[in-house]
Amino acid sequence: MDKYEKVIELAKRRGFLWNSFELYGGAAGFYDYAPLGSTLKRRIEQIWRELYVIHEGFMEIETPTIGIEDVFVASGHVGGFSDPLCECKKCGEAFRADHLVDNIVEVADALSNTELDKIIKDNDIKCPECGGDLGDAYEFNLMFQTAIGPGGGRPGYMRPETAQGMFVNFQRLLKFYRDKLPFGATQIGKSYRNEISPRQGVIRLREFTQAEAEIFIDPRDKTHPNIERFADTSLNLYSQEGQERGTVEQITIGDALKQGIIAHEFLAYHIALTNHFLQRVGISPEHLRFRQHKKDEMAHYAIDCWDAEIETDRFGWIEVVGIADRTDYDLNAHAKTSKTELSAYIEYDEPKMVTSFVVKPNMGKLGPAFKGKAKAVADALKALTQEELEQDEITVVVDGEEFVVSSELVEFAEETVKVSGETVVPHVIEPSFGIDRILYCTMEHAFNEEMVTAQEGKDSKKPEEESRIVFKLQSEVAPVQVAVLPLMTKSELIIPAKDIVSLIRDRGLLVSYDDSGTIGRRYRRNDEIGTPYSITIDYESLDDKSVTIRDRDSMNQVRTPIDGIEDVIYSLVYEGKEFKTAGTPVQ
RNA sequence: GCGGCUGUGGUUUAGUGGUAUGACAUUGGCUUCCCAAGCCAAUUACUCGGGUUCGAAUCCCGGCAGCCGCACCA
Repeated sequence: MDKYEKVIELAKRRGFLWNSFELYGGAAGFYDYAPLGSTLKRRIEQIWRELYVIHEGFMEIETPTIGIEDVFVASGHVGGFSDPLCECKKCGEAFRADHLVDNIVEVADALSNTELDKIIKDNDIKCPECGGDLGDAYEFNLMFQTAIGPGGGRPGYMRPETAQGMFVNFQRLLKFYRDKLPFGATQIGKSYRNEISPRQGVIRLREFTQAEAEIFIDPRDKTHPNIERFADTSLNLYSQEGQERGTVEQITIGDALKQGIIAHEFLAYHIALTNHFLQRVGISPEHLRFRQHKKDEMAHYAIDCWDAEIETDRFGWIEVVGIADRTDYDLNAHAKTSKTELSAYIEYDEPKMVTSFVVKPNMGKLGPAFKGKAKAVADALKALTQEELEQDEITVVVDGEEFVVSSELVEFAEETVKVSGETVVPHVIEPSFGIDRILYCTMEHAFNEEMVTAQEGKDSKKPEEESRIVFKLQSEVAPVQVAVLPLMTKSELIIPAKDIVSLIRDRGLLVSYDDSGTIGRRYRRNDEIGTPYSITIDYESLDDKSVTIRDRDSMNQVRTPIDGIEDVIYSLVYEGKEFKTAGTPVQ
């Protein structure tokens, strides 16, 4: 059993992750979040919200998971998120149809399926594997398609990313933020991709959760006001050059900027913030690196793009976050498809005096003179230089036809006007998180199997060493933050134990109660689900109103008064209180 | 999607053409019980469908799922 199997086995057994639709045989690419997994996921999302929504101020929105066709035509997903496949009739192997005709036509990826079929037929292309006949090309789009409304309705798609929901709301968001750049919006939600062959558990799903921020910034100013916060943060950077050399270097954000490894401050800030988030949810820094996209893998519109990658036992380095400067690509694409200007007006600090040469054709006279051609003539006049306009008779060519315009019909002058700002299409910085993958990685990094010396029991059959499975989840993300355990199943201990449960529950902590089995067994049960602290009520508690708190990782115990125990636990979980200060040590 | 391997309680495992072994876990009870102790009892399984057969969990075919390889991976 490798670590992946152990983690998945534990996740299944203890109620973190279950295969979806198991009752009916299951379906690949879908996972259910079981009670503890669902809670763990919420905890991770909540930390993300704290950092991005509350601290950075990128308000969260929620948009439909189904999108209409126009949105994905504009985003390029309808055309570009699919591949033409064609299968061999003999051996069944599937090939990219456009790749098969690559060396016959110049731009194979622009061809329709019928055109591809024709070329394959005309050139007698056979299966590269077995030489068999090839079937017709068909489109395999990674988006799930559906119909909106009855009777076929209009085409709709399950969104393949949450990002488009922010882009299409750009104008509304801009107004919401009172026309000021930069601003950002976030969304945590489900996205859907009809993966051809999902495997690797929760690493590649057909329905998955993304947490995305779209930050709209002034394209001329990519500095970040708080970059100093992370200047000394040291990261494992796997840059384009580093990948060529095969070396990852540890370098501070400040130095990476100075050396021009990261394109600009804004991107650098978000790389560092991503690092901060991942470590806070429990990713170990030595298994975390930031890999820069190589020039040929980067989308053509992106300036710079970095993936946060986490090292896993079975799958090696996997991408969990993408942080990209997407420039004005998305807004331009939606502007073009929707025929709506998507831009922001930026006022200058000081108005500028701008001198320009202005041509004013007199339409009142041009109209009667040139009738239907008047507008084209006027446009041609505007394109002329001062010198050309200074002639008595000006000649312009429209649609190959020459027109002579009297100088009386056009005025021109150099004008100086006050310009107080300009219109820009903002650039977008996009950190995009794959929550499911991050959750898996926190589980894998938290998973520990330690050998502990078995206690001398009354029965010597026990081996001297036994393994203890401990989920060393960060206390902040643990789905159960504290367990309350009466030492024995006796009502005199159960009653005060349940009082402590309500006390802690009222403090807003995730607490479980367990009186089944021996105390040691219950400790181990809680170790396995990652409960950081256990409170035990014993007979002494009845006399001195105190309990023991046991620390999951060290197995040490302290004795603490029941009065105020909820605040002690809260500090341990959320405020980094040191365990040994939580009470007087036992033994 | 193609090829290979695999599929037995919650987990893990033994096994055979005549409905199944064990372990751990779980539940209840007993035991003043602080790191999976012990004792008693209980619950839970042959991935699904079709075929061959008197009889299939076992043999054959197909589906589904898992793993590995290929292809795919905005």
